[in-house]
Amino acid sequence: MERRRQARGERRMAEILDAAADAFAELGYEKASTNAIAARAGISPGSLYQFFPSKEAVARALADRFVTDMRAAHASAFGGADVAGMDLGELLDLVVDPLVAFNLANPGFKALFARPDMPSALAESSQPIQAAMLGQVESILDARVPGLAPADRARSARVLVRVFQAMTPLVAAAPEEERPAEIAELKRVLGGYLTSLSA
Amino acid sequence: MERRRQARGERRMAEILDAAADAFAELGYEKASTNAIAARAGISPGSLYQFFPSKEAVARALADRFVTDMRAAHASAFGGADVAGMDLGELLDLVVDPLVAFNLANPGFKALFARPDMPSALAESSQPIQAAMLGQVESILDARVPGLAPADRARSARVLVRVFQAMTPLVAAAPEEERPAEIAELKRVLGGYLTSLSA
DNA sequence: GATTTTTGCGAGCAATCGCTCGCGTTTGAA
DNA sequence: TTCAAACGCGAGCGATTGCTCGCAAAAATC
Repeated sequence: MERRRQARGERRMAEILDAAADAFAELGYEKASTNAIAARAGISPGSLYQFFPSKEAVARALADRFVTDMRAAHASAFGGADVAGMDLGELLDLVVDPLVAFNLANPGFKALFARPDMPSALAESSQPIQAAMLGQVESILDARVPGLAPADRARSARVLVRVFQAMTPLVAAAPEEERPAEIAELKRVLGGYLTSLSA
Repeated sequence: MERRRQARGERRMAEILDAAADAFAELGYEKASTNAIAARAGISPGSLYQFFPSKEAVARALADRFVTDMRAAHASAFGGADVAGMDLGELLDLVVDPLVAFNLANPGFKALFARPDMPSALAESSQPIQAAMLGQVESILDARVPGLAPADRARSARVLVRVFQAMTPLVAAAPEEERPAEIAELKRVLGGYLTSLSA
């Protein structure tokens, strides 16, 4: 049932997603009304529904865009590095810095993915990226802490991802000059946990 | 403007808070409508408003009750222990276990305090307990990591509290038989960070 | 027993939500 | 140039929200 889009329409869709990202970041998912999103995009409510059948579809499309961008940013920073033989500090810099930068550059990201009350379809959208991240963290764990049982490795990966997600808002909320210190603490938490696992 | 309450009324108020805790835990703050809370308490919407002037007042009263209970649970477990001379594992058990138990026993707690979109008046209610917890964590830090500058100590306390808050839902979501392992990971994260601070 | 206050009800109000509909304008293909 | 399809509008629908109001039963006070 794909609809034929004009170039103008594709542009509008991108603008709507930009507006939705703004609104979600500022108001949260529930309080960001479709009328408000449309107003931020400079269009009428009816026009929004010409491109997306529902608010949830807008969120899903935005989530997909975030996932794509995130994967690109992460892959480009990760490009075939020697995870096993690397200094722990170097590894943390390599992994954490681009992810933090992505989160800072896309304030709407966590509003979509970190909410406990999101519609189930959104959780489906976020599942691939979550699984991909967990997988990558598990492969790092495999290289750095070889003796780990699979169940323990999966649990530790969940812990690491969770801690990262929890600390990111702290970094984002800190004033500009405090950010390096907050990022250092984030790396200290992750590094401390990793060394504790190896012991 | 205090209103005279009968014993029956006081009981009703407690029942309403119980119902609100249930509803907030299950549906989240926004989706827990006042009519739903009243229905769970077995009363009519009008009756609810005889005891609380607004939904926010219900949440504030519930938050106050949580704060009181939490403080009691925490103080009783903390009763004048030798924080400085203690083994790190012992210290973590002493501090973490009662807090985890409280969070598991009160599922509505995090629904009220962990939401980024709560009304500002609720944030005021949660501020005393947050400040108290941060203060206690800072005093522990003072004893265990003496060389820390005040700003760093405050930052580290924020990190520790944040990590705890982030891990608790992981513990709560885990199946019963996995909980000890999840709690062990929580302690490992906190312990790893603390030892990394001392180094 | 008489009176006031508290407790209790549930229909329904005003506001807001996601979303639709009717109709006009612009665009691209023929 | 024609015409169907895509784009665009904004009033407003049906549902839901937090909350009110008029009125009745129960309890406390006299």
